[in-house]
Amino acid sequence: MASEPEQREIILQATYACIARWGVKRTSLEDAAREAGVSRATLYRYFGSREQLMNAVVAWEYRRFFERLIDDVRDAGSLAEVMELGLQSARKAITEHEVLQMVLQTEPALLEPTFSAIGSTTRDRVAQFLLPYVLEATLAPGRDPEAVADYLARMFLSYMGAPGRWDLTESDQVKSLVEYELLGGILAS
Amino acid sequence: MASEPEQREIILQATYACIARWGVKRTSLEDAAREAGVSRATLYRYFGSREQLMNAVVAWEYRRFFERLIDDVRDAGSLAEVMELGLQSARKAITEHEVLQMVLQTEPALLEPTFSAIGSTTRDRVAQFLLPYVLEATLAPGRDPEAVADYLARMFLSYMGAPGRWDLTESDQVKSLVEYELLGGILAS
Amino acid sequence: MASEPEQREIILQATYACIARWGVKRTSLEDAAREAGVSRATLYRYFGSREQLMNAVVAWEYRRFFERLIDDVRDAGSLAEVMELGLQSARKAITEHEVLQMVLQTEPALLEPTFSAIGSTTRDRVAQFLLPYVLEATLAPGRDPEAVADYLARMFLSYMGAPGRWDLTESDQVKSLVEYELLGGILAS
Amino acid sequence: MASEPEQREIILQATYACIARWGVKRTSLEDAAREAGVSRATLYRYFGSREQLMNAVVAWEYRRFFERLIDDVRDAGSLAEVMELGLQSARKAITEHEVLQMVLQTEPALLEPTFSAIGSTTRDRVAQFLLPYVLEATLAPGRDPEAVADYLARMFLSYMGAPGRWDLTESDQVKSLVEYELLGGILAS
DNA sequence: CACTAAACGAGACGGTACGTCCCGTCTTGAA
DNA sequence: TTCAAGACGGGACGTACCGTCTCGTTTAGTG
Repeated sequence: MASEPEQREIILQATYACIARWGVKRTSLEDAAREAGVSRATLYRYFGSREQLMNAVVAWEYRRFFERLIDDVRDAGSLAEVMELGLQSARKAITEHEVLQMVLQTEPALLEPTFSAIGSTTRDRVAQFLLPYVLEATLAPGRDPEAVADYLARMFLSYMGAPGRWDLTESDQVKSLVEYELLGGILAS
Repeated sequence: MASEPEQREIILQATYACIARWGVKRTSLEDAAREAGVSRATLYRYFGSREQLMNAVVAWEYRRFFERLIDDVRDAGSLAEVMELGLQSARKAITEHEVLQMVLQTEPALLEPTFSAIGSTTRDRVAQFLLPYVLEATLAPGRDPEAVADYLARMFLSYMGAPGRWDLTESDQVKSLVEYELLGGILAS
Repeated sequence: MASEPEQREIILQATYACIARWGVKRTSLEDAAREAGVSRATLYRYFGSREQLMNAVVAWEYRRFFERLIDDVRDAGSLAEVMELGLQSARKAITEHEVLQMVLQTEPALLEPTFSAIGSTTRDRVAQFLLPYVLEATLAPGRDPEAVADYLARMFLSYMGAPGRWDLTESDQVKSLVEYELLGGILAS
Repeated sequence: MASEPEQREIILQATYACIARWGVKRTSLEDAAREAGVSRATLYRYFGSREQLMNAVVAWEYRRFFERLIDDVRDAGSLAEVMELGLQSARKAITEHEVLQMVLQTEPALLEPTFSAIGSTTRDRVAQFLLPYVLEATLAPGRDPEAVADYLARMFLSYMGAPGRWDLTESDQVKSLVEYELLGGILAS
């Protein structure tokens, strides 16, 4: 028998797999329970309701997404490098991410709070993460580091979610985007 | 008896009212039909399914939102003015909007695709709307008008959804935000 | 589509069949619904709850039992004959009755209120039914017809449910039982 | 810690108390266990299943009922006196008996096998108990003692369960009932 | 007095069924 | 013909228990 936290993990993974296959609305608790090798009652014992389970899955995946993202930019030595590595990594994750692909097609609503700027917490966290790099960089005169971090966070999330005309799998394009569009006018020339 | 397009309108309004009161998930077709003074079967004749009805309501409200927004910036004479009026109007609409308030509290997910940059169509439309103003403005040398419009659309949507440190009900702050943060470095000095 | 009263009948019959096969406790609403070719929701629409359905089935079968019983004693010309025919018919019905057999083995409790004297209504009804025959008979002096009818009802139900030493399939024994044990001392000699 | 037989007793009493309060169906093993100050597992260790526990409670109460009944007729000196004391005692017990009252209202089915004549064992036991008194009495000519005992047992159970027009709390009425209705024609005049 | 074995409390779990809600389909009858 | 009214099948949700099982603890009884 798995320990309690492991059980939670197992259920989250299983539910996540179901969502990846069938979308959120089409995933019944019966499905998730079967996938987890667990009874439906246990889902309720751990998560209380369908909605809370789904929220937990999203929160869990959200956390994993950013943990991997942070991991991928660990080696960055400069603000520009953080932005470049981050955009590439995030975009790649989104593109390859089976669940995100499925969810974005069938129910974009559910996962977007994560990446959109409406829920300001994510933007704040990104800005906080960027702040040390901003402080280390040489800003153009009159630039407030916190404002810059906030601005960069907004841009990061915007391009991460929807690159638009840019192909973020191409290092050159990422470099150009970051250098000219995002940091242009921010760093001291 | 109302004509067919009127019937659609009545149903959309009624459903919208229900959503405002109880949120999307807690609004049953029974509720919407009762509110519209219409039988449940009629909802199906007009919209096919619950999901399509909800989508129609969102699309309808989305359209109304941007129609009012465009109306509010009609008198703008410059790019800066468009951005300022637009941000103020949009933010005010969101703040005062009963449905948006309710929905953002209970199910932020559903209405966000509308305003977030992920669904790129909205950003594209905003960019297209801004383009003439951009072309009319005197850009800093080397700036591509389309890229600028895209950039401004991203920023517009980002700040509209989450102003962050700015209070967009204050004209001065909006002016500062637009002048220094959004257009700074873009317009020819 | 069956009319409403027919639907009730169909459901009652189906549930009755399930009870005959598996007993009351082991008959789920799912079973009954399937047997009736009806959805589980419809059971609730007609009967409200499992308990009410079961009660309805018992009441329905109870009614049928006594209707047949009354039918079988239609030709009786005297009090003695009513008792004889009734005891034989009732006992035969109980013996052959598939549901009663099953239920009496697995859950005697449920059907006994019907036949036991505790729920006095049944006894009263039997007594009322017997009263005309009693009035027509020549009672021993000092006998109150109503008291006699009540007494005979008690005995009828007692022997019907548990003949004890008597074999009620044998006309001779029934005759003896009625003549000597039940009516002895009651009719004028 | 209570000894094993005491534990059984405690559990039976506790379950009995729950049944008295809430009826059989509405008494969960959780309730009974809590009332007994015992864990649910212990109920299973002692009784195996819910059904067996309930049966045990009924059997236990059944036994207590008749033990008290026999005790109450200990001083009877004649057949008539046995019947009189017995009917009064039994009726009083049933009337005052909290559990019986509750159960008879909510689930008459469960306790009736005990008192009805269908389960012939009870009738047999009563008849066996009455037999010595019958043998001691002076029967009308041609009366078989065993048949008389059986007949009296039937009547006893019938009136005990449902007195009908008689008020068994009145000694006079009991006397009349026994003398004229039950023993009339049986004893030698 | 320490030690072991049985009894017990606590509670997680799978499973079954209940009662409810609501969707999407269909029929009927009235305007 | 269109629509309101509403019955129906189907499916899922959330809840309640049951019966099983496994821990850890307490209590007896024994060496």
